[in-house]
Amino acid sequence: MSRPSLRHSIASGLRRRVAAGDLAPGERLPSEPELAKTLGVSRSSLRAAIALLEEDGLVQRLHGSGTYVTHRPIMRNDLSRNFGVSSMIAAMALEPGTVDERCRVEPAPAPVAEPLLLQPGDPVTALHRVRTADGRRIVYSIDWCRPEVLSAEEMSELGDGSLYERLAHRGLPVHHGVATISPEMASGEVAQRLDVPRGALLLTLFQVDSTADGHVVLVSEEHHLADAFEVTVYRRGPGEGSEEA
Amino acid sequence: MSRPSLRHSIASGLRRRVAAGDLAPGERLPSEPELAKTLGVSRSSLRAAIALLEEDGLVQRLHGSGTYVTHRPIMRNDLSRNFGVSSMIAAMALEPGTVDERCRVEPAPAPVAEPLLLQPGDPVTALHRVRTADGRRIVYSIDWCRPEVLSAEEMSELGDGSLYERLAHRGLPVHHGVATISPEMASGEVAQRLDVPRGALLLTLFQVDSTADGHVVLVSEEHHLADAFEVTVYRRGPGEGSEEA
DNA sequence: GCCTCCAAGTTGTACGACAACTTCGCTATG
DNA sequence: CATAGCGAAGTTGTCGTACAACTTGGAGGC
Repeated sequence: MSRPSLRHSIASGLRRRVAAGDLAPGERLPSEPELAKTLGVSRSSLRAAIALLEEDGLVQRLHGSGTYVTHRPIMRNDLSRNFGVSSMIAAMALEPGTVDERCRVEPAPAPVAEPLLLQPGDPVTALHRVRTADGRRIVYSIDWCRPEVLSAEEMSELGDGSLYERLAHRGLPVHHGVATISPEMASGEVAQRLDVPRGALLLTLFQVDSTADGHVVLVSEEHHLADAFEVTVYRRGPGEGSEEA
Repeated sequence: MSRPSLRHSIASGLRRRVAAGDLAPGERLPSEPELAKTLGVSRSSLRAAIALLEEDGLVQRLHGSGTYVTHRPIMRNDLSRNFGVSSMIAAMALEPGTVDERCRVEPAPAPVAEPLLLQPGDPVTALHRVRTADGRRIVYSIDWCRPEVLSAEEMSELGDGSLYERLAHRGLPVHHGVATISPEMASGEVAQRLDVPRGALLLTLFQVDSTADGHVVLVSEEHHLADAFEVTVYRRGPGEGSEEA
């Protein structure tokens, strides 16, 4: 919200240059002292910025040799980042829209109640939406919140503003989410809303979004038409991190 | 292979401490100067290590306040990392196995030929396997390679060693992969191999693995039984990175 | 032609200093 | 007594310099 720390600014700038092709894949970056001087920052900060890019897999550092731009694939829809459905649709150069929006307070289903630290049946705010791309119904989504976090009115009057922005403005920025992916065949209700025959193939994301301090602020379920968009994940190579002994 | 750079060693150590609960979620880490002194490293290297953890979402830094351990969810199967199917099965405390292994040279299907920079129909090494968990057939996988990279014999004689290890030993370590996820209904062949009725629900991963310099070394297709395991993805953000203007 | 070795260049680590920011207790003030 | 304001202490962020570890390429000798 407040301070884009210097290293993040530098990293953004470099990301832009990579994306724009100013720094081509395989190319070697200028040496750190030189680049730091060019950008007018210290080498320490530049190194911190490059470390961010390296973690993202955009560049690779070779001790004694240089820093090289990785041949990074162009991905259609990377699930590693937490964007809204509208952004995904817009990224495909289609016009995002919303129909059949319904917002009300409902009793929480068990799988939703648990992460929100509620009892099954407790009241939660639920937002049902059908998202369209160029008018075609492609995603049926449901978002659940604790009533103290977002009331039914607040949820319905958000227009095309993202839920994430709304939560951030209330001081509850989403830090990360965990999505469970499963295949599904359209049941009666979902099929009707998406206007597809019963039994049509869907890809379903059940997602739990939390703040940095671990408070779950949003639970959502997205039923995607199988051929709506290609869902992809960037998977970092084996090795380097997270495994124990 | 050769040098686990100091900051990565430090990061691994911290990761272990977090995983072991030595550093509890929400807890503040010792201050950087103090921790650096304790670990016997410079503050620079420690900061670089912490930067890695922060990018991974394990900790969060607050300027002027401290560094705090994030409340990180325990994930069953995180697609963000590139592990083999055997590891996923073992992680669920089940006994991984392989049946119906068949390895031969085949003409490349078009979707496989393209990323491998071949013409459709060109010969490729293909490894078909049915993976089992406690004897139950849950994944049917196919791996494709260029014949110069791995011959049919090399592929079949790898026992339970991972393909990734084999490639790494040949000087072609996998740096990252891109997986496309889609729902699927079991066709005749797949249904037969997995011993499920035709039309059973599957989750299919089509994955392209590359080295750091962008050379595609492996293409694979994994057909997972829908209820085999929960496939999850850790999703960062939104905010912080990758978007353009 | 080939091998060895050296020098230059690059990233990795270390140390010290100061700036920016947060936190919390103390104090002055109403 | 309650409250707003101040300030000191502690923490992360940035800077600068120096040197170590490593790679690369070319000069020189064989």
